[in-house]
Amino acid sequence: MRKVRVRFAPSPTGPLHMGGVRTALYNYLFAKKHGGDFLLRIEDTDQTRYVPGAEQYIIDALKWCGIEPNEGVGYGGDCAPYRQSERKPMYKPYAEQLVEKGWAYYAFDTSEDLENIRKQAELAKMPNWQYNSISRMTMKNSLTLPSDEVQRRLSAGDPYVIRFKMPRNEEVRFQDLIRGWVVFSTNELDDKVLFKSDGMPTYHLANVVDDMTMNISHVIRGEEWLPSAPLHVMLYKAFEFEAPLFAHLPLILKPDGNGKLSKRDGDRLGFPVFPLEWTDPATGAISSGYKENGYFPKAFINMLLLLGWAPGNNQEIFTEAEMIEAFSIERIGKSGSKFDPDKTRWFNQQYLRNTPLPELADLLLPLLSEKGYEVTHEYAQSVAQLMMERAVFVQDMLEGDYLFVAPKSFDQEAVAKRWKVGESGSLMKEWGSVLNGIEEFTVENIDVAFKQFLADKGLGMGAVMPLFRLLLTGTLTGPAAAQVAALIGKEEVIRRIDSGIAQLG
RNA sequence: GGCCCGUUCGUCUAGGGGUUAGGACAGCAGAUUUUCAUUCUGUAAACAGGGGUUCGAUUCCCCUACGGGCUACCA
Repeated sequence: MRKVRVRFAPSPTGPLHMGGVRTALYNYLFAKKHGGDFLLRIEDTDQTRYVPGAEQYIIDALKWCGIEPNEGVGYGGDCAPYRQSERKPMYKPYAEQLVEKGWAYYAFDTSEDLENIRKQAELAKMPNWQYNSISRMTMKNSLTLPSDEVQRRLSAGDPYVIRFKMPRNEEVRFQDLIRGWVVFSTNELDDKVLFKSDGMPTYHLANVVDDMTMNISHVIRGEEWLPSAPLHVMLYKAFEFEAPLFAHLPLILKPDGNGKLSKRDGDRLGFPVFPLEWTDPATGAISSGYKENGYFPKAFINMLLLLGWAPGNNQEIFTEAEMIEAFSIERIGKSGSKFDPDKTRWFNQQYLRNTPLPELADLLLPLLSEKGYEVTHEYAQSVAQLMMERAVFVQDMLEGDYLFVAPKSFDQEAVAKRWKVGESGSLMKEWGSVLNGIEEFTVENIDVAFKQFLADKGLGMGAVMPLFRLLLTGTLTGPAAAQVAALIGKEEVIRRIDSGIAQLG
């Protein structure tokens, strides 16, 4: 068996969306699992669709996800360059080689010619005109034109393309690693352009030439490529080169309705479709990213792993090592998967809970200074400990400001419901002096004092606790009041009680 | 339209000729919690339809329906 070498080969036509990330992930895991190579190749043969910044975005996004290539654009390697625009001179000889072997031919029909023919065919209720084994004999190409005419045009510099000469009445079959045998008849395939009149190869040629010269063993790519796989198989045959094994991944579908997940769905349904935030250089429109929304890259990747692949047991949370160990192409599903934003949140929650306190504190600190709160690392850890159970994202732990500053206002509804002017104030005043008498201001001691206080007053918890909480935090929800109190410290607690009473009466 | 691919709870999926068709997310209901959240327990929820093959089909085959992809000098 060939050494495993796989590639992720996006076009820099925009930001990489999560479907692309999943494709990259599966390639990466497959390579790691088999001790192979994972390369990043940039397929920028269409100059008209080039988007500035997209390539860097792809590299950055993969890096953030932790699925880094060990070869390719931005990483170097023996097969450099990895950007197809930089490999431009390589392709023409391959195309010409195919012409010499009789697998391809020059065609001089202009885009306008073809457009007209398609239009006419449509009018004649033949909606799907193809440049193929039949129609090519009526077109302007090196098969129909006298050879001196072809030579004349070529040396005169007339624009031309090179088309693949798809044979007639043949069956192309190949074994897809996910779908099993897939069969196409060459009669349904057209004479695809391999080499464009602008001197660039098309995707098909460049892709095959690069996969050959980079010694790619397995092509793992999206299902949208399945229809062109037979052409690629034919190209390998024409080049007399061992074709890689193919695996065509099912698509990621939009959560509602039908169709594949698109850029617009994110804005429409309120979740990111891109790993990183992206600003469209042409329009300035911003598309949100998982990173900026507060997702852990590992949670994002873990979610993607399970979107179309299942381990066979019920494991859902995977470390990278476990992913690599468990992954196999055979266990990739055949049908498209609807993306589920809720489940994605759930993954993040799981990862948040599994993050050690010091790390959470590290993440919290910058968010805090953004809000103008400078606290110690130790304090941030305590905040994390108190809040992590009720958070999905790191930023959720900062929802209330009351762990850092006295409440500026009080929940009006809560006040109306719980606070009795005069009565509540004097009760809290008494409770305040009890608290003031506590030597070691710990959760346990506060609890003990509180129970004693209730007993002395002959009151139930519900009559006192909400008032205390209200003065402390301004709301009636959140972690246990005693825990908040212990965290912010006795002096601050007393201060808040006093100022709260002063405000509420 | 043509070609190709697909179809198990609402969603992601496990399973596979004889199963109480399993798990997770979301939902619902209880319990715990001073509150919210968490947690726990429980509950509802699926083999697209029709033909075969077979003692038996959700599982294998065919057809239909539905869904998706492709159908450019785009990738």
